[in-house]
Amino acid sequence: MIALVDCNNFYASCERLFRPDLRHTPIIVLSNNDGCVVARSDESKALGIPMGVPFFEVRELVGRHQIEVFSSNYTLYGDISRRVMEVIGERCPEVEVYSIDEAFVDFSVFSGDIWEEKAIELRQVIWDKVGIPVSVGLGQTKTLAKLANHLVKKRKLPQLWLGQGVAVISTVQDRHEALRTVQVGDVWGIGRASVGKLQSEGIHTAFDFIQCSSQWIRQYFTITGWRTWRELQGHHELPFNPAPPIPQSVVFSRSLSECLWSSKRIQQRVKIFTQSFAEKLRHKQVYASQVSLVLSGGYGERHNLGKRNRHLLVPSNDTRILLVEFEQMCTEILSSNPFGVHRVTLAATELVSTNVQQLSLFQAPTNHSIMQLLDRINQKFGRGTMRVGVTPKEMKHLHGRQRFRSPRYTTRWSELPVVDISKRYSVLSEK
DNA sequence: TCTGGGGTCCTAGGACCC
DNA sequence: TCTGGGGTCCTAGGACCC
Repeated sequence: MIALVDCNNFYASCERLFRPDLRHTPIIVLSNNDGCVVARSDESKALGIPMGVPFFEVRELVGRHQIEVFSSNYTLYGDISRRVMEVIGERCPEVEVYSIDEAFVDFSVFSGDIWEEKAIELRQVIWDKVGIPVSVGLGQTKTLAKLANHLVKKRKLPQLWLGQGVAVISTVQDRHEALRTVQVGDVWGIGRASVGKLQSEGIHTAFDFIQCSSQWIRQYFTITGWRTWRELQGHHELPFNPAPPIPQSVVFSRSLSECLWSSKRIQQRVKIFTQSFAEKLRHKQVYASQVSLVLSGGYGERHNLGKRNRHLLVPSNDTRILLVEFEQMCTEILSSNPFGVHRVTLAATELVSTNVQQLSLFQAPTNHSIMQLLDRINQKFGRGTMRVGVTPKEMKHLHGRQRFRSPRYTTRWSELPVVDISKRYSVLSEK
């Protein structure tokens, strides 16, 4: 049995954590540069704010309903996520953190008669200790656990609920009923492209989907579609992976708030981004063997694009080494075909763990203590306190537009919330 | 005026090898 | 008239996810 613990409207809930006055106020959270809506509270959903819509398109609606707007505050969300996962980990031995707001939990470590009790308790304790509301879905496979969670969130099939926020699909009858209730496009792993294909064949619900033959599924979908089909029938096809291997790639990508034409300014941005990118590699404890830079201009299909790759003889995450590589790549791209740059993407592939480093025969090992020191200083005194080759003013460009960012309540001493207890105190002292 | 950022896996087709 | 058979590796693009 697998449980999926999923935080409800995670970013919006994080913003509410330190603003209890907003508990019933509609909230939206915006993407980088305050571009799109990436999270909505229930109230905002009810007001008809779609997911992923450009902010300017709903600005009028936001004003009319006095929706509270936040720029994304990943420092805060990352820390709250860590707390949620920690609480789950304290109570369940096998946890696979799937995303910032979701975790799969192996419930087969508990005996069958306490699954329900455990799920309800888990939900309650996350609320008590962290203050984030979650939904828990239980099923025999990851895909069924997802499905159960979906039922809770969409308020469908209350007969499968156990208290608010927990649903269990355990018997065959439960499963069939759940599959009949859910549209095939709402199944985890079946996206927009497949829905059209399925509907033209008269397949609308998840139950219709599992009625198809194995051959037919294999013929019209890739192996991933077939696995979903199997999972919905209770066969494990997606392994439970509590300790995920090192990632395949690490990407750092930013849209610029304005289109840049000057080579000097583009180089500057690349320099700034390289430092954050290298920091990200170190944080993930990997060295890159291959790095690439993509500069793109404009939106839509017909935008210019320049790409360069570099293979590193000795895999690295050292800012100084990466700066040289990215500066060279940037110069090459810009010299071949200059165009207005609207987006910069840095990527690393062929990653190796920092636990092992393959050295070149003729090169001395890198001195890591300097980078460690750099990271410690920047962590303590704020990002960009110590930099390579750019001024503090330039470094500020990094975050683009963030007009509505909340304080980093839990990770910056200077932004700790202040609680005024003077009134309470005076009452006590009078007594 | 204004449109995010970060991932995974799979497949087809080309280049190349013996 | 008639032109093999079996591989590997790489890349781009599609599909999907949060």
